[in-house]
Amino acid sequence: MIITINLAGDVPIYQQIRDAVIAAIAQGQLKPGESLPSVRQLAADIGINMHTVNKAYALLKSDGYLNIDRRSGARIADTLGLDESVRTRIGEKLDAAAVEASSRGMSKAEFLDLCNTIFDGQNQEG
Amino acid sequence: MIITINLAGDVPIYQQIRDAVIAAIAQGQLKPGESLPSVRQLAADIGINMHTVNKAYALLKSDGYLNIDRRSGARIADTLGLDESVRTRIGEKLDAAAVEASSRGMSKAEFLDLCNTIFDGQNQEG
Amino acid sequence: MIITINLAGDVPIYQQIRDAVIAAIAQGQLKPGESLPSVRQLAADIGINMHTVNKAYALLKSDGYLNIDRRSGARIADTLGLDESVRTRIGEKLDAAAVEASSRGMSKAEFLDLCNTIFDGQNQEG
Amino acid sequence: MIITINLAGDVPIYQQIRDAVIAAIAQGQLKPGESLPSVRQLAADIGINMHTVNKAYALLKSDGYLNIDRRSGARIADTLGLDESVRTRIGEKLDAAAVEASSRGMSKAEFLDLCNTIFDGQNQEG
DNA sequence: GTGGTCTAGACCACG
DNA sequence: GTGGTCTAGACCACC
Repeated sequence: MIITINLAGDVPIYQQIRDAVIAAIAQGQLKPGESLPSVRQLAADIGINMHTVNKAYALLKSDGYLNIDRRSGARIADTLGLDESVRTRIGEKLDAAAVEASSRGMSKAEFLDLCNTIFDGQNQEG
Repeated sequence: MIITINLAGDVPIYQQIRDAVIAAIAQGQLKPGESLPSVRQLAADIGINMHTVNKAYALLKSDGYLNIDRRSGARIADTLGLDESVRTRIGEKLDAAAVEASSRGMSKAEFLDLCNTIFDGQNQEG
Repeated sequence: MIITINLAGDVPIYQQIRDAVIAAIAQGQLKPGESLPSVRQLAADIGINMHTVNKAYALLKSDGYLNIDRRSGARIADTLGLDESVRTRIGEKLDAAAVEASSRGMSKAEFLDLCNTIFDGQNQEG
Repeated sequence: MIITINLAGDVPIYQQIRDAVIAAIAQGQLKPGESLPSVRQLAADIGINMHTVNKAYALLKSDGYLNIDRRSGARIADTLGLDESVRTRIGEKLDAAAVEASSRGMSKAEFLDLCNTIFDGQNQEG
């Protein structure tokens, strides 16, 4: 698993790691049950501190993406359910996009077309 | 214009103001050319620091939503076009939502349905 | 607010802080809306590292006990609801106690009597 | 005796084994004087390290649940008394639950009702 | 070996 | 001033 991090931007590193793992799951590069590198290993690979990776893993765990096991480290959760809290989180992100689109006069058709394209795209790129 | 701010949450206040203004535009409560309250006025109304409102207005200006004039204060821009940069910004927000949805196994149909509902919803609520 | 910490025991410090705050709420020493000392202040008072207090506050926040505000620091949440997740957490702790009691032959009457006494006790001591 | 272990959770495996044995005693599946599987046997059954089972057995012994004999292996103690130390241990667990309940505004009646239900429940399930 | 906890000290975003 | 983030390095619990 290769993760590229942008140290300069204002997105926290731990969040970039979180996003990268979720994206890898979405694209099928990481499958349920699969192992992730250990906290120290990934930190060394990226060239950052262990604690930063640790925080990213803790976030992913609390969001239900990861199981953390004392023996074998972190693994992708076996069941990635679509519970209410996840739906809410997704809805909030969509809402921000929809508001901005609408305020700029984007038509509903065009918005949905964009949604369509992007949903397809993130499933193949990378 | 009534803005309700959540002081406790994780979202910076200046960003909440920005989002509220954009939402008001999307819902037609604020129209192109219309005046916004002065920085001092709005800050007093909400009960926050003047600098915070200032930052929100600056953000809105750099995103093309506002024209700021030393004499007449802040006004909604006359033309709220759909430049490439706006499209990119919307696309990035959609992408984050789409990735999370896809990683959780949400089908494309369900995702688009959600997009549909939300686009309608934000145009009426408030 | 006075918190005494046991550095020697095997209970993590951040958890001791968490427990102490919850106990203070239960006993009415801390009321909804009341301010807590800043992360750095409390850390200095106890004589421990800032990050440890930070972790305790983050825990309390995620459990709904605290609101963290960039301006005024941490405050006890206004509404301490009794939602399902809280009930579950309490139930799990009770279960561990009930199992141990039952395995030792404690009668139901005696167990309930003990529950009764302890519920009263923690509301007054301190 | 069937024990199911959650490798992913936060609870140490040796403690899960300990809890499972105590629960089995409470439910009458294990009776005083009865033999437990050997350390090696149980470790192989669950698929974990022998040392982990060893630690669980040692814990149970120090809590008075087991007698460990080099010849006959581990057996449930003949007398599972309610010494003061056991009462204290139970009391501490109850206290943590009572504090959390009280801080959330749970009434005494509701708390006792919950205690009642749980005491009944753990004696039948499993 | 793994993750969990704690310390110490730095810089930044927010208000 | 507040909390948020990151770094560096240490010790411990678990397996």
